[in-house]
Amino acid sequence: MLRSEPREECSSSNEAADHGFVTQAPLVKADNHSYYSVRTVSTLSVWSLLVAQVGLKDVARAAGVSYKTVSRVVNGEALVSEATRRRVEAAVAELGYQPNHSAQSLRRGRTHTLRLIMYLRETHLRQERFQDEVIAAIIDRATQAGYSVLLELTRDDDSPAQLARFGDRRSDGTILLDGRSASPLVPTLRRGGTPTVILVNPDADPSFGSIDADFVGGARQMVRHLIELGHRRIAHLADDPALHSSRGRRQGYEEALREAGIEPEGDLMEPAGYTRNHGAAAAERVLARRPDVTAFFCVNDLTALGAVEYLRQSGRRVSEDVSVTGYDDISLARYATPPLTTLRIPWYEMAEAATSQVIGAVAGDEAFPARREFPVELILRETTGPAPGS
Amino acid sequence: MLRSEPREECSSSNEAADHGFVTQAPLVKADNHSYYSVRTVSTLSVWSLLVAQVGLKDVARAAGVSYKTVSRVVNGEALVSEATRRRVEAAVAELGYQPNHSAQSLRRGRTHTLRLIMYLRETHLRQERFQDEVIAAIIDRATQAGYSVLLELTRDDDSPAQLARFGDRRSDGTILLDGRSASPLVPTLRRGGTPTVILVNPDADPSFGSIDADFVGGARQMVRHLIELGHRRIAHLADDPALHSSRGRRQGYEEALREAGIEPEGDLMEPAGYTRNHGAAAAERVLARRPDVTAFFCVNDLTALGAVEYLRQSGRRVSEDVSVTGYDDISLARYATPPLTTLRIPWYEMAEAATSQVIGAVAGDEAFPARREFPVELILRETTGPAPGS
DNA sequence: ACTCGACTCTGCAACGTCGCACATTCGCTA
DNA sequence: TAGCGAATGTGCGACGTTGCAGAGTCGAGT
Repeated sequence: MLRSEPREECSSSNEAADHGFVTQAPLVKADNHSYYSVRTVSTLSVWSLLVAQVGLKDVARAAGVSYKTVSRVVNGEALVSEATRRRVEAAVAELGYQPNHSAQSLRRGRTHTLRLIMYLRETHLRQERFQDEVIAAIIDRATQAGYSVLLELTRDDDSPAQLARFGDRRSDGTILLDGRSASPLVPTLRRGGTPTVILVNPDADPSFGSIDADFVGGARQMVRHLIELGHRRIAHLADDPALHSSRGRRQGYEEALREAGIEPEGDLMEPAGYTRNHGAAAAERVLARRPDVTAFFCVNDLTALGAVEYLRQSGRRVSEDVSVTGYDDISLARYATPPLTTLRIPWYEMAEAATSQVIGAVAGDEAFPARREFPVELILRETTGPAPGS
Repeated sequence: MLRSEPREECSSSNEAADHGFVTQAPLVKADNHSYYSVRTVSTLSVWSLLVAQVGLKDVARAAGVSYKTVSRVVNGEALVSEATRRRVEAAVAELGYQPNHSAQSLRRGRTHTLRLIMYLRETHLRQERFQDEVIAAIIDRATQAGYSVLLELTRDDDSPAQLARFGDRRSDGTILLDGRSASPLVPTLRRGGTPTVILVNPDADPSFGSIDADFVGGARQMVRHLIELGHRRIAHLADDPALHSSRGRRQGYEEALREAGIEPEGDLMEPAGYTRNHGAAAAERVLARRPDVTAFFCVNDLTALGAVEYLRQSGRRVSEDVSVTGYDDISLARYATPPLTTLRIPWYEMAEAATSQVIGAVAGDEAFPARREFPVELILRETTGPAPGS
């Protein structure tokens, strides 16, 4: 079924002819191997080499001015007569001149590029959907400010060489999405010397800007909500405590309980993980030792959905018998049956703020590094209900 | 009726960004704890300028050799004595030298960067989740080959200037994910002169490599499946016919019907769109004029889920009374109730193949541009069943 | 002792751009 | 008409890197 049909030839030489430089030697990079013949015989083998880079000099020659004048025109500087400017602009358009980004960066010491580094626990992005929003926000904000975005992924098994790469000067600044409390990227980026803002990991490094969500407050809100519904024995399905956000959720959980005069119990807190299966298995373990539990406060939506799954399989009614809450408001949460009560984290806005902060820092903003925390929103759906018999 | 979540926009974020740590009005009645704005004092204001770039020359001075020798060591060239090499390496480590990417690119004429341009119909990435897989595949493959990835988004309202930017020489090659049959990026990229591979849009340009999925064959399989279940009046909820993939699905639908001796009927084909709401509304329109329909072949999973929702609300049983099929196998499809019968498109593999092709082309592979088509896999779940009374 | 080649290493030039100092032209005032 | 400043254009150099040509050193073969 997989068919592969090689295709040949195309018309790029025609196009070159349109611009009139096909026979002019100087424009073709002739190093010492001649591409002249290649060009005429032209299979497309050396495709990318055939279209020579048009430089300021070429435009200057075409317009009959010095190349510095062309530079002035393209950079919109003053001190060029209207007539000259028009002539130059015509030549630019005709030759399709585009400034060479590498040369500009080299000369100016700025790359006009931002780097987004995302830490992934999984091979794919699949599990942690909020990252879509983060990516979109950063690109939107960066584009708007004239920056490009370099996207990099990092995983636990990255080699030291790979890590070192993140510290290079390819970008003017970095947005790091990495909740690990001891991220190996931190020293690299600190050393790299370009401004960095870290998302949801405020303690990573004091020299980084930080954008965080109020995980503690969110958890507190949610657990209070459960308590108001009459729940007293609320289990917490937790994720890796090495993540700042996990610790925050746990803290908020305990705070809300204490606030209501309930002492947190160790055997109600269960390390789960972050997938559906993790959630289902953890719910099973908790219920095995504490059948009196009436609510599950889960560290994220997937574990919550897993818990829901286990509860239904084991013959319990979700919301009537046992309440379940998630965290993150991934799109699945809304469309699950029953729709999941959860907490929304304003990822888009947070990522946008992070980007703005980096851009500000590059421009020399005095306020860098700053730290901001965003509120988290309670989303009530149908997996929570009054505690049985209350 | 589709339940739509109230989702207040956090529009204050720009303002907040400008002023630093503005405490935002809580999105919900959050507990009113101050969102603290700890701010490290900024001696670090001109942060990015403080750490000077360490160059070959600096390393050379430290190691007592010429800078060319350092270059040799860094690039792992031969003809350097073991003693010198060690001395240089020590100096490199001590000074934290990192090659200047701009200078390398300028000199070598290669940026070692690939560009992924994604066309979006929505502001966010949210609706079209397969893009996660595409991004991950491209980054994985690119990283493995020593390339970085520049991620760009394009929308229908991009300005000509923005479009022109995509043709610059910042990257050695481009992967374009844009199903529009007349994408404005095509001329730009063709002119740009770097190798380009386009995903799921094989007719865009003959000079581009192409990776496609067998949309026709997938649709044919699915409709055959429905026919085998006894369905005869099968509606098609379609998306924008300007998209290559939409045309393919439609074609496969018609082919499978004709194959079975069923003449496609115009009023069974309904332009829907690509969201849940679109799907629900379209299903309603079709059933209003053709209550005899027993199956919906939907252009994608979201419209299918919308159709399911409408059918259930209107008192019909999905699978027993009416069958519904999706296309794409997004993660929602698996966890919906009932789980959706759909077609899986191997996005990861396709994106990986596209990346390999671009990388090959940059390296001068003779086989560029090539065209490949990937098969699509039928995923049977629980929204399809025998036609009523068959 | 001399040549020769292999092995090390050096220095210059150039990639495309932009900052700077300067050259030329022009219109206007003294 | 000379003088003078503004308007306009030129050319050099440097950013950090790599390709190239070649210089120096050393040991082995004549």
